[in-house]
Amino acid sequence: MPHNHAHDHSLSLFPTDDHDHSDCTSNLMSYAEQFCEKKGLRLTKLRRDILKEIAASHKAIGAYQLLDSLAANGKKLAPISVYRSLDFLQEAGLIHRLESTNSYFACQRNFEDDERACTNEPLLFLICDDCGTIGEVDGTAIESLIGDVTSKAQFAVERSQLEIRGMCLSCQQSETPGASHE
Amino acid sequence: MPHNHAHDHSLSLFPTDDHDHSDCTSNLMSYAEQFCEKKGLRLTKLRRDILKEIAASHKAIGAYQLLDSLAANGKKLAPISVYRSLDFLQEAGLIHRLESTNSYFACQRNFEDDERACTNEPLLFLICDDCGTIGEVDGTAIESLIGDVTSKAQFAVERSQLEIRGMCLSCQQSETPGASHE
DNA sequence: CTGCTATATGGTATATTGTAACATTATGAA
DNA sequence: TTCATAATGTTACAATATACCATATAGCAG
Ligand SMILES: [Zn+2]
Ligand SMILES: [Zn+2]
Ligand SMILES: [Zn+2]
Ligand SMILES: [Zn+2]
Repeated sequence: MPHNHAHDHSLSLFPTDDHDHSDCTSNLMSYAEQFCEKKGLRLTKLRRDILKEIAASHKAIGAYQLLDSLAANGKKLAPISVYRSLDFLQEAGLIHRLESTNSYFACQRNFEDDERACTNEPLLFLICDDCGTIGEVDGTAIESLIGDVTSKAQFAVERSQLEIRGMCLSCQQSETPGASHE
Repeated sequence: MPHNHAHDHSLSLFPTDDHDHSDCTSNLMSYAEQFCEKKGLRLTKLRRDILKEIAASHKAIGAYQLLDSLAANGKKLAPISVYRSLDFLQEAGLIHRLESTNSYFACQRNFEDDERACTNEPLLFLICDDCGTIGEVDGTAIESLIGDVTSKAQFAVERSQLEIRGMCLSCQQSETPGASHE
């Protein structure tokens, strides 16, 4: 998972084909442990298992697809159980929900300052329509411009999640698109 | 419906409580007629009825809610019929779908140049969480900043629809929120 | 440790949103 | 008119998400 420090303003890059994804997952899982510990949140076995399953790629996964994956690993669950864990993980800012596709993916931003999380941050997602890979970008940069618009309209922003759809570099280059490059 | 001319770059304002909404609907309906005529699209009775129903407010309406409204007016339809009309209207750029709530609302931008429509425009919606009213803003202003981000990531943008949630001025002012002010 | 309380999970049924497949009807052009 | 295409009707079903109540577990008071 592309690691970006809490207080630099460099942009996260789109996950590349050749990055070491085991870093992404281990970083996220250890961050999740620390974060929940500090916040007094209970990262139970079920929640941990589900988070790990989601973090297995930078693609978004549907709730029922997740159910199937967990069932294949021996964990037969009812939909409600998965949705409850998804709710928990989402409120903790450890995963995000793609509203354009009703699916869930792991947060790609590890904050060094463990007080912070991706809960009320302005979110900006780049979603490859071809391979499904998602790049998560610090949205604070666009906050000011959106602020211009919303202040003109005297609109009090509560939450902004911007989902940009298009094609990632890898899929642009391979003219045999659809190939999984995670 | 707040009228903004095609080639000025002023921002549409959030619909106010006291605006004359009959203007919004009549503007939209006549624009829809002209636009479909020019494009060779067939604005059938069903599609017209559904568009009119959606345009009755600046709030988003769910497909099944729409079904119920039409049934109350004597038109009993199957879901698929509504969804097909919704697809048509959406592809024509006459309505938009809120991805965060699976609901539909009428486009608030009438283009004087009838060749244009809200199909591939960058879209920016301000959605009041309290009363549901939606303000539609020209998103081209933020395109450049998003362009900065996406070009850094070498990501080819296909479509951007930005849904900003918060509270409109009217709901901020009335401390008895939830009141319908459309 | 024991019992109490709050939180998490299980189990069953159901609500909500959206489509597939095929028949019928309406439209527009030859 | 006749034919081809597009639109709508009809029925069944898929995909996503939640309500409700029972059970289990974790953390704490005594
Ligand atoms: Zn990775
Ligand atoms: Zn891709
Ligand atoms: Zn209006
Ligand atoms: Zn409002």
